[in-house]
Amino acid sequence: MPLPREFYARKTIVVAKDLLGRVLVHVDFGVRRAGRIVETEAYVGPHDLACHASKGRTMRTDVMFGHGGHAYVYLIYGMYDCFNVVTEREGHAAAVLVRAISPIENCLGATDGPGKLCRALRITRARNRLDLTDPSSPLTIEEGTPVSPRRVARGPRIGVDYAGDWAHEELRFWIRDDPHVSRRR
DNA sequence: CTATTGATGGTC
DNA sequence: ACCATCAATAGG
Repeated sequence: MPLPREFYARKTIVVAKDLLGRVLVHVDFGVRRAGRIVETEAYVGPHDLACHASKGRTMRTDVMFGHGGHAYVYLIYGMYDCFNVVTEREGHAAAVLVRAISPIENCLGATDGPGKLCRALRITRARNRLDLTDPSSPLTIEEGTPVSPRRVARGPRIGVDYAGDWAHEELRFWIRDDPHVSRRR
């Protein structure tokens, strides 16, 4: 069963940590593809200069302003999709970027990066706005095995140097020593 | 090992 | 013009 709405309707940092060890599942034309989440980043709200919602409510960011538990999938650099889960309550625009998974089922190629994991699970913008808590959804997150807090490492987010002071905030979380994390530290 | 660059297209 | 990436390349 997918994780329930209440899982996502919490503080974004809490959700980002709690997503580690959970299982991202994509049913792609009847083929089940899945991986265990090993790295995430929190984008905590419109006041966070690295968060897309800081640009305001637009066609692209609209889904982030809705309630938690929906998919936010966008195209970056013209060739890669990035998968996020919307967090918190209606009106609080925030999300968690899933940056890496360890392959479980039918993954195509490498999974150690946000663009790579979408390619491996075949997640595209066609999945934007899907409800991750709906058992009939092709895109869900299953309970998996939560990670003990002592196994969780944290550091600055990747690729957000433009975000001023927010670039230094330690809002990236990963499972310590996991070989599928996108960068070591 | 680090640093740099090109690919590629939606967004605003 | 910018960009929450990646792969290939050049250099030490």
